[in-house]
Amino acid sequence: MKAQALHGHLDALLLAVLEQGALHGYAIIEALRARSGGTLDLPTGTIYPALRRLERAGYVASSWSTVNGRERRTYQLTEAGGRALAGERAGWREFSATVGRFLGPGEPPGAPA
Amino acid sequence: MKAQALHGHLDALLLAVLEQGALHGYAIIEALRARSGGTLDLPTGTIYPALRRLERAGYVASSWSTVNGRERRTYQLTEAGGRALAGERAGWREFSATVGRFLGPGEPPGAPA
DNA sequence: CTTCATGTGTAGCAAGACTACTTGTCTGCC
DNA sequence: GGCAGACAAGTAGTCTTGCTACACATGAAG
Repeated sequence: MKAQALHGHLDALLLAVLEQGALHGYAIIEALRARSGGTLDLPTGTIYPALRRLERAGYVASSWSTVNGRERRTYQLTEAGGRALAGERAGWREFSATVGRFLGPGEPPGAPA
Repeated sequence: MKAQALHGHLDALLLAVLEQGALHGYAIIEALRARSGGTLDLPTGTIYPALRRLERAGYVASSWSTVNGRERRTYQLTEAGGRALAGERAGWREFSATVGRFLGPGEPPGAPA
């Protein structure tokens, strides 16, 4: 899948992943890949700037910790982030319903109604 | 809904609308608005360039006709466009399934399964 | 010691949709 | 007749956002 299609939904995805617990950037990438069955394999150059956007917006907070001598920046969902996530969920539902109305919600071409 | 979220899916939408019959640009906008229940209200500056993209790609063909002294450019789905639409449908299904896995497919928070 | 996985990060590019504007006809109203 | 507003198409420039490619650092494995 071309991740380009994410456009505008990436933030929601990141918030959703962090909802289940704080993670550091690298782990977020792996979580996305795992939970999507390998479909979402996002490069670091996509994740880190996005995380910073979210932090600037106040939706996540980050804290440094040193693990095995390696600096890790762990991101955590804030309250505002939780509210934003709820909004994003609603937005996604509306969006997918709208587009689904045109492209078919899930019926593959060949499956009878 | 911010149509910005469409990013990358607009083409599929246009093809889907044209699948049901040839239309001119203005009518396409109205069709989108009508079928989406008013959610999709796209400006001409979004539609016309998109239509030209699709025409350059060979997915739609256009022909001029004069109706009531007004020039109308009617767009029609080509065979390649039909194939592209099928691909877009598949892509949309995968995309919405993937994102839905994170944001919830459609169940509003509160509605039991 | 070299290579690879882990881990974070930046700079510059490209795609796609938006805003704002332009042009022109036809219809309806005053 | 003149003016407003719907109809109809289109362009230019901007902005957001994700991508590619790169750089840097440590620990483990060979």
